[in-house]
Amino acid sequence: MVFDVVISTGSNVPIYRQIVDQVRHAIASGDLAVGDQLPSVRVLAERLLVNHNTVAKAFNELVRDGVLESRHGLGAFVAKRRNVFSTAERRRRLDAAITTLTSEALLLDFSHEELLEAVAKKLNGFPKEKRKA
Amino acid sequence: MVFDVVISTGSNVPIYRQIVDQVRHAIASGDLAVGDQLPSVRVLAERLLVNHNTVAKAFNELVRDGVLESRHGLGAFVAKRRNVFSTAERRRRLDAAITTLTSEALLLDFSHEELLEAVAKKLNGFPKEKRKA
Amino acid sequence: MVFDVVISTGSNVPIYRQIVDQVRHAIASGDLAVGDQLPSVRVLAERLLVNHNTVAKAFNELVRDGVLESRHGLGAFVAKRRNVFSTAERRRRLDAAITTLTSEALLLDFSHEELLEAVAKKLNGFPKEKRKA
Amino acid sequence: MVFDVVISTGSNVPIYRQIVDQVRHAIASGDLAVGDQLPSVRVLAERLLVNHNTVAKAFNELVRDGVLESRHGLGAFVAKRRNVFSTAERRRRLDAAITTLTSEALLLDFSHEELLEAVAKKLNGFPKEKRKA
DNA sequence: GTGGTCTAGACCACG
DNA sequence: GTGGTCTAGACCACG
Repeated sequence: MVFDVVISTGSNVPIYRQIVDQVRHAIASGDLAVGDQLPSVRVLAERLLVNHNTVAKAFNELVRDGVLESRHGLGAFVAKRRNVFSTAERRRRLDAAITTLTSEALLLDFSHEELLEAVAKKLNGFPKEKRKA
Repeated sequence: MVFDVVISTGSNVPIYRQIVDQVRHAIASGDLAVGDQLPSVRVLAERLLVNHNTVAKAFNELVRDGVLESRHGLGAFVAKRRNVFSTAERRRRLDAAITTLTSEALLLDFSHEELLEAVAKKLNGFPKEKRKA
Repeated sequence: MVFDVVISTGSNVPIYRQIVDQVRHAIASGDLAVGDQLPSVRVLAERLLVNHNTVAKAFNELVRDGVLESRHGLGAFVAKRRNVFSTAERRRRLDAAITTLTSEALLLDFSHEELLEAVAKKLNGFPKEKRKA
Repeated sequence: MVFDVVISTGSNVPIYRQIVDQVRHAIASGDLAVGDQLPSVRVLAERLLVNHNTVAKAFNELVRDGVLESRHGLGAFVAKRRNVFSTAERRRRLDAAITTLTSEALLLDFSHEELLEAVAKKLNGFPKEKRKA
């Protein structure tokens, strides 16, 4: 099983957000493919030593964003990719995410070049995107 | 005075955080030099139309992190530069932030090129870092 | 105050969903305008005799859908209208909502004509939409 | 046999609910007449590739609501038509459902005309109701 | 005082 | 066994 979630309780990033981020990463990187089943809410909660509601909150957000599909009584699955957001909203979200990153990077004293290089390097670890209409 | 803070209330980023970030930026970019005096908490609060507790919270964090020095009865001044994080820790934090961004971008269906371009564009809006570490 | 929420505990519709629906209705009908402040999560929870988490869940969904904006320490406000979803997603959501309605209506033994008439009549109670690009 | 059930597993609507709805539709539209026999739970379950408990649950609800009659050792049959809800109650339920739909549609930025058209189009996909009440 | 997160634990709906 | 909802109650972050 390539899919693995690691929680850092010391972090100021909420647990449910860490879960969301890691599921998204697993999908973006190809570790989880369309149709793959995720561990059940209760099972993952037990594994991470967190409350099941916290996992449920994370899964819920992923379902609402069209990343996962949950089938009652069966579990949660990686959803078929679809375009949920408008072009403007996608831009808005990308911009917000970039702002978060650049602030962090500059506060950590990385130069523009170092940051760009690190992003490019990270992207090489991901499969090239096949864009859909 | 080159030092200028701009607050966005619509943002998800807490106001005090925005102030902290911008002071650090001003120092990193050289707009504020070691020994420079900052506006007082009250003055800055008035200028930004925010609660003075919010400004105080930002200044407190900056003093705690050794970025500013508060001299009793005189105000706050830019402190001599220190390095807070180890190289490894800086790398680790940068990597986590980049992972979150790239996953988000790819799930939003942006290509590698579009993402890099958007990051570069965002960086152009910031002052070039003059490293002193 | 035109804004009023009424909860039916006997219903099979979850409480948080009833809250979501009624806030959306209040906005769509013009009872709540852009920038209006909503009752606080705790206050509304007390008024409705439900747990504050239930109200928070409803508000959260509304924020995620771009209907409300919450400002930390201040409260929740009706957000400026923006196009969050792609055309395909809007269609998907409309279709799902219509399917729900038509099933209900036909099971209740209303004819096609009666249903269309009732929808048209309801729309007359709403302000005519000013479409934005 | 005109009676046919189609299940959509991707839908949010529970499978048992889909079965219930479609049986009621078949009766309302005249595809199934009073006294007609339905396929057995096991047979229908096999045909739909669903758990037989799911079909049983649907049939149970239909029997409970007086839509079907179960004759021991023989199977399930379409019962003589009864009216379950008062006119006022039917109106109340329809109105609630319409309010939810119209709010959703308007917040999704559909015009009155687009909504009415979409509802009409959806209805055309259904058999015309032959009222017997 | 405001919203955000989390836990512990319960009960329901579905298959 | 699976996810969904809800409560009671706690503690934190923000202004």
